[in-house]
Amino acid sequence: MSIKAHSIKDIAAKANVSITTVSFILNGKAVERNISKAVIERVQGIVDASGYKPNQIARSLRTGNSQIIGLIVEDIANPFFAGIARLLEDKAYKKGYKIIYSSTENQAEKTRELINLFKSRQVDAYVIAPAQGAEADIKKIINDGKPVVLFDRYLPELDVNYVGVDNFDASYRAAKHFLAEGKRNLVLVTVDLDIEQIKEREAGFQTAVAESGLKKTASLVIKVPYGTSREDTITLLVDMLQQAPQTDAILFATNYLAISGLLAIKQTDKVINKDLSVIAYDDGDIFKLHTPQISALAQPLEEIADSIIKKVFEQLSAKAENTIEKTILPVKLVLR
Amino acid sequence: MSIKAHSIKDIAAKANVSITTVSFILNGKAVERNISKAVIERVQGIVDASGYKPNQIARSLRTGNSQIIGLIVEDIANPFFAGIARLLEDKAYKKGYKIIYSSTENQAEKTRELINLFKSRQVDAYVIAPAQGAEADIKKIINDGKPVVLFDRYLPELDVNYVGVDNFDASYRAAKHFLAEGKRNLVLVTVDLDIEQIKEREAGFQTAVAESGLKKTASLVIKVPYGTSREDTITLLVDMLQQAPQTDAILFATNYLAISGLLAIKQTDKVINKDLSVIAYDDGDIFKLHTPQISALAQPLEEIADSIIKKVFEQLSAKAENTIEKTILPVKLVLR
DNA sequence: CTGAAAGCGCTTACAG
DNA sequence: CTGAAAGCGCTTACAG
Repeated sequence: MSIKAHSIKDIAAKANVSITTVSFILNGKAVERNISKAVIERVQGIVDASGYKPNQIARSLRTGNSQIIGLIVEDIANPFFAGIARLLEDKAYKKGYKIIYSSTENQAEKTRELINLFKSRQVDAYVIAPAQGAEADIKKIINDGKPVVLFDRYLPELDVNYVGVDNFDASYRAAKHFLAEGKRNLVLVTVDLDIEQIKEREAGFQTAVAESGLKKTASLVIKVPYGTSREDTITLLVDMLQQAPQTDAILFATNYLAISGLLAIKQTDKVINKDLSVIAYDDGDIFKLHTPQISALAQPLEEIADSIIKKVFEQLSAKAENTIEKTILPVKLVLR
Repeated sequence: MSIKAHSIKDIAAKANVSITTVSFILNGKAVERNISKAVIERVQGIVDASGYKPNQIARSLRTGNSQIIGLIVEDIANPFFAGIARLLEDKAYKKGYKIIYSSTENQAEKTRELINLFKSRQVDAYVIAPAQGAEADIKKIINDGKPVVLFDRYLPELDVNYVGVDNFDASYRAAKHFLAEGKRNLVLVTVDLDIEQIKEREAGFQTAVAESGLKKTASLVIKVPYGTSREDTITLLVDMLQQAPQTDAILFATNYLAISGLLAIKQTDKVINKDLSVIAYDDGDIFKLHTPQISALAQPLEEIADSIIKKVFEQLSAKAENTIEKTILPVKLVLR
């Protein structure tokens, strides 16, 4: 039966030393403090035997840092964010950090709340896929001196670390690919959100079309209102396909739009790869398994997570000035 | 410009009252403490104007609870766990709780570590999809008196709250369905993990087959070793299909096996719904989008999350005795 | 080589 | 109606 020890005091009492000594040993400062080998071993032995773990809360209160990174995304159940969450978790864990997460549902109000909540929890760093309108709140935490890394969503007016992908280029290449295939009636199915990411996805598409010299009318941009249910989206897209039967290529600007879109196409007599080329943003098993397989613009999850965590720890260790940096990673066009 | 206030002391000073008074007002105990209306309003005004938020860490240290629920799963990026995580987050948030998560990769060792880490962070409750071998560690936190709810994975030797689904019944019904379709060469593709959940999935299948009076040899159970890569799994399943060409129905015991399995079937000349019926555990868009659509055994995510959170808060409010309860929810067989 | 003591920011039993 | 003070479990500057 091991001796229960609930606090550093118990350990100190058992070892007949002060809590100061125990604390130094626990924090690996025994050598620098010239604590005798005998004492170190005695204390360490008691700590091991008792299974004592320092109370992180007390430590946090004293030191001001929590070893926790706050992660704020739109929806943790979204495969993109879930994937990032997992990778961040792994990488943070290796450095002794844990992750606390929350979903904003793309609401600035909720984002503000979460930031405040995280602040009161003394998180050491923030990783945020921000909703529009959260600029002021994010500015505040930056001013607090805490590391902040934004990702996925770009907020142009904020001078802060950002990790994202080159959406313009991705859409541009997708559209170019359609054109090279000989397609002439391209459609972009996108969402009506006024966020940089989405705007760039449209701009890249439009630019490629413009460069091709196609008449404007030959290309079409459908903006599905944010929050439209899956059924309504499908109805809307089926209608579109019927009204524009000449459509021969579709780029879906988001993953969930692609899923609705594929379900919509199933309801028509259009055959993918025969009547219609399709490319979807954000790759997943779902596109690999689809018959036929669907080409996709794959965000480099691993690289994104790497860049985020690298930035976070750079800032946490605060070596040199905190150089603000925008990292733009390339999207991979996976043709199938 | 609002007045910055970093601690309760600042507020107290500004309002010319003691921190005691501020604390009571902040915690809604003003009335019960008979604090004058004038003071309440003055303090509240200052709090609002300054944007002051109490330091949760200090509060935790003092009160012993953190308003944090620890979530331990195999892999937060797995859609099932990500979905549960999201639902738990929502429900917990409404009660002022946040979630901290970690992935175990199904290792008991990692589970132990995480439990200790969470303990040192003073989480108020644990929600765990446990790895085999974590029994002793889970027993410890139960003895600490913290609410613990296990889900997904069942640990028979532990007398603890559990929320899961009726895996036996689900497999049983799936196999019965195959038999009712006239299928006579059923295969179960499962994983070689020695966990209750998986064992039940096999038992339900075998029982249905046995009841049908089919010769044993007519049914086949393939156990893919845990951790086999997707490619190797596919190879293995393609081989199986070639060696047992009479196979006319396959039940996949996990989501990822189904995905590998569907990819494997694509490599053969078998046509689903013509040569072969397929049912997969854990529904998802991926099966709805597949051509043809794949029938699935859908876990009731929402109900699972509901049951978990209900149990957690029941125990947190500790009304009555902590009645240990096993909740077994039915799986829905979605035929397509 | 080691320890007493202050202090992180709260909550709350006690006193008036 | 309100406040002084103890204490949650640590870390660390200071002293010897």
